[in-house]
Amino acid sequence: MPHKHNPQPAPPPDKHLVAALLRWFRANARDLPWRPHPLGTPRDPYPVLVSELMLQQTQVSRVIDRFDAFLARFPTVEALAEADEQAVLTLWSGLGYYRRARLLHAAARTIVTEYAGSFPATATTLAALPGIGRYTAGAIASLAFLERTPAVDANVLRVMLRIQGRSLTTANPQAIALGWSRAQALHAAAPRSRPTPALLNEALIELGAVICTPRSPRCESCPIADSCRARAKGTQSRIPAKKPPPVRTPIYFASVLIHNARNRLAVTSRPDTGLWAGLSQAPTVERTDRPSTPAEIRRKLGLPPGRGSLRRVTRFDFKTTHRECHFEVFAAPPPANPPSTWSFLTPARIANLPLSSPQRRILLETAQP
DNA sequence: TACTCGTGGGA
DNA sequence: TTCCCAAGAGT
Repeated sequence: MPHKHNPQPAPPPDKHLVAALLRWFRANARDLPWRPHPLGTPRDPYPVLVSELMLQQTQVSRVIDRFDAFLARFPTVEALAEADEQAVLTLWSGLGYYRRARLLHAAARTIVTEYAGSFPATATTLAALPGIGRYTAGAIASLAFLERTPAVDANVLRVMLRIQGRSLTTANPQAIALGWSRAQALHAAAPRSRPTPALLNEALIELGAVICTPRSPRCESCPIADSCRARAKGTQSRIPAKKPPPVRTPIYFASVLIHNARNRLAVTSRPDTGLWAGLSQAPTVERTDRPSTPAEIRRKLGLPPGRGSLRRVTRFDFKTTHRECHFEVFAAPPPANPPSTWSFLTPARIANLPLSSPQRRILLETAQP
C-alpha cells in the first residue's frame, strides 16, 4: 500500500522556477512608460525613483498619466531638487499619500546636495534616503544599477506566500521575513548574467500584478504553477490571509466658499502635519465629535454674525483609509478684514494649487456657478 | 509594534 | 451600493 496521506510531488528546484518566470516575463511584459527598452537594460535611476514613489500603495493605471506629467515638469533630479515644494505637491494632487511627494522632493535634494547629483548605487545607501525604504531601495538598486538584491512589495510577497502555501497576512512579520528570504533564494538560484536581478524583480512584480492577483488569480496561465504549493493544495484564494479592516473615525468638516468683491475665492493652507498636510483648502473648520454649528463656523472664521451671512450649499462624504470625512459646504460674504493667511484667487490659480480630492470638488466644482 | 497617511476602480 | 484594496515608509 502507498502512503495514506499521499504526499504532494516535490516542487521543481528554484532554478527551473526562475527560468520559467523569466521566459514568461520576456514574452508577456506590458509596455509601461517606465519600463526599459529592451527589457533588462539598466534604467536611469531618477525615473525609477519617481515611478516607485508614485506607485506606492496605488495602482499602475492611476500613475501612468501622472508619471509622464511629472517627468515633463521635473525632467532631472536637479530640476526636482530646485523645485518649490508646492509645485511638487500640485503635480501630486489626487494621488493621495502626499507625504510621498514631500519625501521624494527631500530625497532629490539629498542626492543633489550630498551626492553631487549622482544616485547612491547600492540598496543599503539608497535606503538611507528620505522616503526610500527596503522595497524601493531594492527596486532602484536592481533596476538601475543591476545589483543582485530582492525587492519585495505586496505583489511579490503575495507570490512568495502562495508559492510556500503559507496563509499569513501580509502585515505579519513572519510573512515579510519569509517573502524577503524566499526572494533572496530565487536570486541566488538565478543565472549570473548582469541584467538578471532586474528582470527577476520586475518579473515577480509583474506576475503578482497580472497573474497572481489578490482575487481570482489566473493559475491556469501561471508560468510557475507547478512550483506553487497553494495551487497544489487549492488554497490560493485564502493566501494571503485577510487582515481586519481598519477602524474609521469620523471627522466633520465645514468648508466655506467666500467670494470677494472681485469674485475671487478665499483659500488657505492646511497645517503641515496630519491629514492632507500642507495642501490648500477653502477656509474650513473641523472637529471630530460633531458637526460645527453655523455660529461656531462664523466665529472661528471671523465671519460677520447674523443668520443670513452663512448658507449651506451642499454636503457629501469622503472616505480615506482611517477617516470617515463628512463635508458640509457653505457660502458666505467676506469678512471686513480677512485673515492674512487667506488668499483670494481665480479658478485658474486655484487649479494650480495642491488640492485634496474633496477640496478640488469644493473649490473647482461646487464653487463654479 | 501598531498606527497614520488617500484615492477611485472594480467585485 | 458598499466594500475591498493596490508597485510602502515613517514614527
